[in-house]
Amino acid sequence: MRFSGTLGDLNVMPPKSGSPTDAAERVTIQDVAKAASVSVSSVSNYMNNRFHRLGTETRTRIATAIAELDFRPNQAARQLKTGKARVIALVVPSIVNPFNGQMVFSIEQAAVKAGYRVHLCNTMRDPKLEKEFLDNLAAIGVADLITIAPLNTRRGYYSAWSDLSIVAVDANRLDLKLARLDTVNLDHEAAIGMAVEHLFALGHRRIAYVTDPLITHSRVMRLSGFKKAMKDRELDDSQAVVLERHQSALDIADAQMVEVGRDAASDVAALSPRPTAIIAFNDMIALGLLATFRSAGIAVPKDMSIIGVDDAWISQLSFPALTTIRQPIEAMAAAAVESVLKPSAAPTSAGSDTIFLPELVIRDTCAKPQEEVATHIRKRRLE
Amino acid sequence: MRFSGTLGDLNVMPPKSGSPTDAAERVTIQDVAKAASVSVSSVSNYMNNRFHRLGTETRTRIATAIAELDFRPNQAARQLKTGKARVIALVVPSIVNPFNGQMVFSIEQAAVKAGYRVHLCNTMRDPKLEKEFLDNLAAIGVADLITIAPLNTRRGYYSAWSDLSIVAVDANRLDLKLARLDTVNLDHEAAIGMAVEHLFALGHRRIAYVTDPLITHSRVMRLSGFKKAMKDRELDDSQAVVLERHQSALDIADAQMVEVGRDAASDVAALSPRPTAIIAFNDMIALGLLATFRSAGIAVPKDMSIIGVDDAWISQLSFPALTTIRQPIEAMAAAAVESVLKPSAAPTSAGSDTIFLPELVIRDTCAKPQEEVATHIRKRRLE
DNA sequence: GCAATTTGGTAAAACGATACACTTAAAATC
DNA sequence: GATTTTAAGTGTATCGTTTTACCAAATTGC
Repeated sequence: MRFSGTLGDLNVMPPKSGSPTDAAERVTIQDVAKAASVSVSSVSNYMNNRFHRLGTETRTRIATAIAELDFRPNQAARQLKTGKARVIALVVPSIVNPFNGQMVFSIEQAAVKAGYRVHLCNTMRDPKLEKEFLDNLAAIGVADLITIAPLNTRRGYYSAWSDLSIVAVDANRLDLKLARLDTVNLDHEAAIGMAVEHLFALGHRRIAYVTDPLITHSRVMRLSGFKKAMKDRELDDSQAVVLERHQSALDIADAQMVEVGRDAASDVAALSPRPTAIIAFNDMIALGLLATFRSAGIAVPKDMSIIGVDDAWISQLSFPALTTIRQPIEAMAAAAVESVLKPSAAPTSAGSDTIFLPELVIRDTCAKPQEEVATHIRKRRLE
Repeated sequence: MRFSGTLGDLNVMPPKSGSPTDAAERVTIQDVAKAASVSVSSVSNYMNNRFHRLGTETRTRIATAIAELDFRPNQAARQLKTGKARVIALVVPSIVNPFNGQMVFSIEQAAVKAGYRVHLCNTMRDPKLEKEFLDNLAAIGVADLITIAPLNTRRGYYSAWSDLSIVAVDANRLDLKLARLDTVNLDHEAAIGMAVEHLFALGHRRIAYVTDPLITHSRVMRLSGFKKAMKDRELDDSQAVVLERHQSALDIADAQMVEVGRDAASDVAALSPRPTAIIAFNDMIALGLLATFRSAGIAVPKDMSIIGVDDAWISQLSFPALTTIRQPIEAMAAAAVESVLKPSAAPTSAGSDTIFLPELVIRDTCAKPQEEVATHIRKRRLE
């Protein structure tokens, strides 16, 4: 199934066993000090922006020496001394989930801007993998952790790493029960509220909600947001379908999310009276519903309106393109990075919660409910 | 647009200003040595599997001491001494591209298995970002680099980092012109060959090929594979559509790939005589084509068959589900990691090329060409 | 039984930065 | 003018490993 071959004759450079970039002599702070005729300490001060300890003359001398030698401080040495690495640990169930992928991407961009690098860990929600990763953080001097969508059953889980500065995206401090924790979240209830309002304005009255098991903060809050928004409009909120955890829940692709949608489709179609619209916990489930309805001959949006949450890039891709509620991913990523890097405030404080407002993105999967259904409902409401 | 609030009263743990996990005293190799009543050297030898230097007795003593103290060697110190970090640098245009996402995911998994961690860099194909990342690698002691789908115009680009062990996935050594380089590739020509054969066997004779600009090895090889496979069957290979680079080529989402497909759809529909089937460079483009055809009323697969390449998880999601050529992502990721970590062979060798065979995944976007078209073509061939 | 080797083990010098404790000269204060 | 303060800069111990060189005892060869 696989060939491996060594094509020795493709060597495009002459052998030159000599020394082109040979030993690649690393230039150290000592070399710089010598070149600038100053002490190592001064160079160190320069490197750490302690300019008040330096005269303008030495300062420029050091600057030119650094530039000439292309000096880059050895991070291992620096780290050994200071105990801190400029690295953010990033724990995520799986970047293959497109929303997580975008979030990780944006966090990496934000981290680089702040002069940090990112250590990635796809946990697949496997506690062993995650624990191992976290346990090794101290050994490599990492002090900052961002975790995305941790299980909400993890009470006190992160307490074991209390020396880390932790920020959780899509999580609730009460769930995690951690002494110090910052969180970054979408206003999930508002998000679903917007979805309900959009459908309501279109004329829908029988609205279902589909979610996979309530294992994260967002799942809990979106469901409760659904119930609130329905009650506010005096609508029946009983058509909330919470699915069993799918077999392949730990599969690589989060394609299982789509499976969830597939499974849900029949459940939803069986609801009586049949809803005219569905709100999905996220775009993946919405897409799964969409695909299944279409292959079952249920037209979207004519027979059924569908709306998702996230506005993962993938949702533009379906036909019809998915109407959804957008999370401001970049802003949330930036907030998470900023939050994890900011010097910890008063140690008495429990941390901050940053909440972002969602945005309705209207595409093509929502329409007015069909005549008959609409009149049917109108009749029922009049009775 | 955003609220931030400090909920100081949510502190769920008693203040306890004392010392719970307080100073978190890091346990060092010295502590272990003391506890086991042996020298530091012996512990070091133990940690580095140099068991031939140890008696069974000391060996167990050290083992228990390590377990008891939960000793984890300080990687910074180790690195400072050895100059090497157990980290693989991973350069990728963007993990948001689902295929890249899966590849990065699998590489991370393989790296962890080998005791390595992954430093991620989404370059967005921005040379500045990439250069900066690579330049800093030495400073953090990283010696191993995996780069995914680098531009094939980058002759000699990586020579500046000749002290790295470099593996390129989806790249050609001749393109990169690097002294020492291992590559991991799909057999791209075979992949397209399989696609052509599948369509040919279904009865298609007018087959188009759609690709975005030929900026990577795979893009070049798949196109050439298309031409070869068509010529082998004495078919017209002129219907290869190479699109201009799309405006948003550097967009976050690689959603532009879908745009490419969208743009291509009209070009393809305008081809005369109109092809009965299209092979897309990858699944993203195929999905773009699919979505566009369907909204234009061209039925897939009745009026037009479509086949992609990659079998990114996303391709199961479309309706109809996409027929495609699968890349064995996990195996390729494992090969890349193995390759980058293996002790470099004879320095005279130019490296190895590992090539993987693709696999046809039949779903629902390919069918026999329509009667009329089929007869029409049959007639033409008989003339 | 004595030299040569093997086995099991140790002491101490690095690795490259940081940070603490100092020094010295100039400036400011009284 | 004597004393204190500030500015600018340096020497060196230190972080926690690895590694080299070295040593003693046990084993082997002849």
